[in-house]
Amino acid sequence: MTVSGKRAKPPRRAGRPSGDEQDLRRHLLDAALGQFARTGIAATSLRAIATEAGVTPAMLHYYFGDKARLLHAVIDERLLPALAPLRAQLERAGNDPPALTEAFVRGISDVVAGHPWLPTLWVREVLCEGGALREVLFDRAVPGVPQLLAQRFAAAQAHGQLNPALDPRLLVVSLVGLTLFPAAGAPIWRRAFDAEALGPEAMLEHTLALLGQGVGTPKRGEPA
Amino acid sequence: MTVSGKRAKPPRRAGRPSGDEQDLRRHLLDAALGQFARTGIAATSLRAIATEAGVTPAMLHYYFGDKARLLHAVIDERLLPALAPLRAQLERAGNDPPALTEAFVRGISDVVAGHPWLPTLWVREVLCEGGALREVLFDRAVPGVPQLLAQRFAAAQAHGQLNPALDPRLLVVSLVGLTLFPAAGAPIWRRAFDAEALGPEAMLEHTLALLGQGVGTPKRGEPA
DNA sequence: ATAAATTAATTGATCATTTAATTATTTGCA
DNA sequence: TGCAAATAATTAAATGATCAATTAATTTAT
Repeated sequence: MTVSGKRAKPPRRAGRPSGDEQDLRRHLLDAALGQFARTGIAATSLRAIATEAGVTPAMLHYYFGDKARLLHAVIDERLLPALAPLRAQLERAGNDPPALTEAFVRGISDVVAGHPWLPTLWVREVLCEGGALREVLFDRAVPGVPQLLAQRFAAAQAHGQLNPALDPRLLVVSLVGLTLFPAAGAPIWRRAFDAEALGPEAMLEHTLALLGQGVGTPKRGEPA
Repeated sequence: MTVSGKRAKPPRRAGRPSGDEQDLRRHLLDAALGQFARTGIAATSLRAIATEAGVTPAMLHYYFGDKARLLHAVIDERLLPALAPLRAQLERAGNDPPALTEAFVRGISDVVAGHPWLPTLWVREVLCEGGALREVLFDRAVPGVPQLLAQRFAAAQAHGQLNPALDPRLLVVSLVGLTLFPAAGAPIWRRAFDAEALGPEAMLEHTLALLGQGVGTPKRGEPA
């Protein structure tokens, strides 16, 4: 492909830039985010990102090094900043479980309204074992919430109510999925919440009950 | 990797089996389903499936031809049969929208109770544009439901309530996600349904409202 | 002021690796 | 032996990653 004009920006010719070095970098970041959100991280090749951005694959290496660092740049400069308002809301909620749950449900609804690609990416990627985004979404996306849920999870597990093989951090996925899947607006859970049909405690209870049978995937033995 | 012993079945040496030719085929099918459900279809290599099954990749070619046909075998012999009870329930509901919706919500809850890997696979794969399972899940998994929703979608669209760029078939994903995400048991929507807090019509309305802002992913221009 | 040198940005081609897919060969049982 | 089952070895395509060469903006020297 030549330097023909399907790129968004005016054809940047080679040479030292006039001061907007970071502009193309942001463009590449957005192209990567779009491709990741649309077709999944594992399924997107650097070539696909480069083609969408109207550059050669080598540019991605020039700006980001390798695919892992490109992904981390997307995480640090797109995903986590998008979640920043939610984290602030969680911060204000402190350590009170009901307040934290309420902050999560309300906050994520608001965040997603401005970033409709977020839940699709979140839900899809955290559901892939060994996925590159998994740990980030577990530990850095909404700090505090997984730990809170893990405590309650442990308690429920002690009473033999839960599948022992279940990762408690997946509880957050359940909250995301139930709260705003797949897009935005006024999700049913949020509505029920607002209508006092369910309080924060009840929502946690329901989530735990939901996962009582485990987020099962067939194992080695005799699955189906 | 050699044929060392992390396999589930006893080491099958070469040679004619004692009559269980289809046994290994089913074993491979289950291994493929498990890997697909656990790490995603696009991210799983035939090597991973073969390793999990304790055979060489050539066996997959021997029994299924190529990856696409292996996937179709998984669909036809695992995914769609798992959904058969749900389809029967939809059949009985006829063409009445509320009855169809109720049958869908109740039926899929029951189906997933016996196949906990189903919603994870469904939700993750249908969320990948260009994913191999997308059309199957759209058109063959729950025939009739997407069409029903598409009609209501068109009506809502005519009133300017919905994002024109939205694929109406994604409404089913919303139903799946809201009904039983991520696993099984007594999902909150089902509970609300049983408690008469929400009728079938209200559920449809909520789903439409949910999707009002679109399942957006960033496009070429200036996304973030 | 103009030309040369410098430096950053970008390209096209290419490397090694991995993957899917195929072929050839061996194994064991009837 | 004959034949199906399974493996090992092979091929072709795609992917991530790298490289030398090219281009032009900026700086430096004259």
